[in-house]
This record gives sequence, C-alpha cells and structure tokens, in this order.
Amino acid sequence: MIRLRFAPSPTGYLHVGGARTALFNWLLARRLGGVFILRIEDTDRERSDPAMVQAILDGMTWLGLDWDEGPFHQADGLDRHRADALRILDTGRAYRCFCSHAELDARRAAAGTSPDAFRYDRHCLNTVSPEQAVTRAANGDPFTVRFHVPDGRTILDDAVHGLIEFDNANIEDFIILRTDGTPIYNMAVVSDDVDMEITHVIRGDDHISNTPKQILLYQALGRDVPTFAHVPMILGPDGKRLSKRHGATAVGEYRNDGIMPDAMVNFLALLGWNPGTEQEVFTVNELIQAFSLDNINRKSSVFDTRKLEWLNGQHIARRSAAELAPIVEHGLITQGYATADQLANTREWVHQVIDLLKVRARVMDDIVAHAKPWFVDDIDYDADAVAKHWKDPETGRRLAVLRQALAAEADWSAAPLETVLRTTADQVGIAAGKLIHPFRVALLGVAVSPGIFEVAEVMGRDRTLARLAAAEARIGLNPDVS
RNA sequence: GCUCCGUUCGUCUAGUGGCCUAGGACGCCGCCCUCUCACGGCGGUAGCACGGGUUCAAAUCCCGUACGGAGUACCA
Repeated sequence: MIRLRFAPSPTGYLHVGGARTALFNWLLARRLGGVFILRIEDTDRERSDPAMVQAILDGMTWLGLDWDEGPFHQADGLDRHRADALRILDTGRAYRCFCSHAELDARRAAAGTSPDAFRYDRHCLNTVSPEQAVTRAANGDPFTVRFHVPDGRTILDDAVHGLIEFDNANIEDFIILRTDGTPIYNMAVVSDDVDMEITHVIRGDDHISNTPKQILLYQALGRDVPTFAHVPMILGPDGKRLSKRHGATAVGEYRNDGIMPDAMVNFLALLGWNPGTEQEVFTVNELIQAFSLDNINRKSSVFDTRKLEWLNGQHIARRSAAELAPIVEHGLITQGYATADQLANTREWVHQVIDLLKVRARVMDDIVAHAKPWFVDDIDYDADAVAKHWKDPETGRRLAVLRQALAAEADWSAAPLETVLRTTADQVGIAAGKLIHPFRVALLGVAVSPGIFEVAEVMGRDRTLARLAAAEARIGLNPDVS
C-alpha cells in the first residue's frame, strides 16, 4: 500500500503550483489505491497563519482532493523530531556544535568569497571531543546539532529526472537541531515522512537540492528512502515564477472567476504531465485511470489562462444543466436577476435555459450574463443591436405581422415556429434573416443568442408575444423609424 | 563562486537513432455549417537555443557554450 502526502506551509492561499503538486499526489494515491495524507508544515510560527490553513483546506475541497489522513500539524511533532535528531547524535552520525552566530559570521566573512560560498569548517567536530561536548552541554553551553556528512556520493533515483548524483563534499555539515532544541526543516520533514511511512514523495523540483540531505538523514535513521518525484514549477506568462503580478494565483480566485473545479483539475494535470494519448478533455475518473509518474515532464511550464478557459468551456458544455444549475442559480440570485423561490418554482425551465446557453460559455458568469433577459422582463436593448437590426422603418410593422402569425400557431415548438417566420418573411417580401435579427433583438435585446427558434420555444408563447408587442411599441415611439 | 535542474511552434505538449518534409491542442487567420454567436468540421500560420563531435543516419547519444531556474540560513 503506497502512502503519499501533500505538505503545504500555511503562509498563503493554495496557489496553482501547490494545487498541482497536491493533485499529482492525490492522483497517484487514487490510481494505486493508496493513502493520501495532508500535513500542514507550520513549524515557522512567524510566517504561518492559522487562517491560511483553512484557506488551503477549502481550496483542496473545492478541487475535490480529499485526504485520507490528517490534516496533521508538523508543529505537533516537535518532540519526535527532536528525539530522532538526538538518536542520530547518539549513533555518532551527528555532533554538537558550540559555534555562536557571531563566530560563524566572522568565519564566513573571513572566507573572502561570497557569504554563500562558505561551508561549515567542522570546527567543533575537530576541536571538541565527544566527551568534552557532553560535559559542556551538561554545563548549559548552548549548542546546535550538526549532521556529520560522510564522505562519498549520495545518489537520488528520481522518478522524473532519473539518476542524480551529489558529491557529499559539496554538502556542509548542516544543522538538524537548533540551540533551542527545535528541528530544522529537513530534519522535521524526514522525521515526519518516516513516522507516516510515506512511500512516495512528490513535490516541487525546488526541493531537489534538499534531497541528498534528506536521503542522508533516512540512512542515519536506518530507514528506507522513499521514491522521490520532483515535478517542475509553474511559471507566469513572462516565464518568471508565478506571482501576484500575473493576476490570479490562488485557486480560490479561479472559482470566483467562474472556473469549474473539474476543468481546473484537468488543466493542472496537463501542465507537466501527459496521458500518452492525444486526449485533452478528461473527467476526474479518467485522469485517475490514466495517471502515472512515467509521463511527467522535467521542464517548467507557463500557466496559460486562455487554454484554461477553453477547457472550462469544454467542461461546461459536457455538464448537464442539473449539474450546472446550482452555480448558475447562485449567480442569478447574487446579481438580482431572480429570487430563490422563483428559481425553485421553475426548475425544469431553468434547466432548459441553461442547456441553451451552456455551449456558448467559457466561464460560469457567461451563462449568468446571457441568462439575464430570460429572467428580467424589463430587458436592456443593446444600442448597437437596435441600430443595426431595427434600422429599417418597416421593422415595427413586420414584427407586428410576425406576432400575429405566431399567435395563430398551435404547436409552440422550434420547427413550426421557424416555418411560420419563414412564411411570414416570404409574404412580406424580405429574406428570412431580415426578420430573424429584429426578432432576436425584440426577444432578448441583443444581437447574439442561441438559435432564435429554440429561444422562442423556451421563452414560451406568452412572453414571446409580449416582447414582440413591447418592441413594436418601442419602435413606434422612435421618431426615426415611425 | 560552487552544486544541481532545465531548454521542440507565442503557450501546453508528442517525439527515447531511421516511421520527422517534426504530430496534436490552445491562440490567431481563412473556409464550411448557419438566423447571430458559440459548438462542430476542414485548411493555414508557427518550433527542435547555439557550436562541435559520434553515426550510413540525430530533435533524439556525447562534449562544450549561452540563456533560464533551484539550492547553498540556527527559513520552509
């Protein structure tokens, strides 16, 4: 049974990069019937914000990424982290370091080159015997615990990158326990991953450099190292790391922008992974079936919102009206186009309207916006549409003729209505289009809509005739066309 | 500085030595469908970072360069 985890720091909202990392972990867990664990890495009290924990949970819930265990808080494991570090110390694979910040800074400066080039010089390993160290510690001398990096090479067999080799000479004796007895990140992570029996670590490739240190820690603890898979970063359109400058980065913002969670999941999955086929539109279940670590890219990718929106449109078009209804209705209510009662009483009709509009939508707000004239009787007449399609002085009279012809039609459905209109156009002596466009403006106030006969059918006889009459009156009042 | 990672159309990607005159998708353009707009269909635009090698043959293997990125903290 494989066990995976997603381990975000609660320093911000769930951003798209984190969401994709979570998704890959979740997908593999679901694919292989494993366990997906959520762990909040909140050991940095300065930057951690409890409110962000909830925000991350909300983001994952929205995406449908449910976790089997947790959320655990890393800060709750401090005692265990410390115990693991001391165990390493006891086995002689780490040592106490009594160098102070000031001493370290001085030697760093004296090293000449850039501060980053300095590696700990093993001063305390070389000058303080284990016995002396124990004595000094007992006397209350403050110390950190440093891992004694062995000679040789550390090999990472990454599921995405293949073999990566590190010369241990390039790894300094890093601190695993601070003066105050709290663990440093790499120690805490390994201690937790060991404790949770994590078998696969899927995370951002910014952690590749940490991995040899962590592998060394696994070995020092006598534990098997998990399978690592380092996935590439997600960038903004300018090729730089995705940030606020680029607009929306938190998944919650996309929810507000009318993106469907399934579309987001689909899009994120295709960023840095491919199914090995040319399929692009996936349901979540299809994604689970198709997912594997084998087809993950090594190259970072740019977050392209236009493709996201296209994919969103594909998902909207494939959803049933019933599935879309809750989101659309919420929008209609908040926009003040309809009341909850009104919607509850016309459920079936609302679904018909959604079915008409959904194939034309890229974001959910498109449906809400296009639905407005269906719910509000006092419709807005788009100035351009009026100018273009009601220009002919005969328009009012023709609409009146059409209205009377339609009123006489017994079967109020699209096909017969189309016949009536075309016949009317013939009688009046104009092309059908010359009647269709003014008719559309009369029904919806706009020049763009679903097929006008479907519109009329769903709009219903009474409202259709009423809107025609309203249009005639409106045109009649206009001195330019009278 | 050092270590490590990366580089195929504007973007997401296929490609693991001959099937590549480099395939698909988004976007853009044109055409078809058509009552408009979408959807759908058809076609077009555009790419192997650069330089050396290896090979009968390289987008694919090797070396180097350039350009991005990550790490190099008593941050995570």
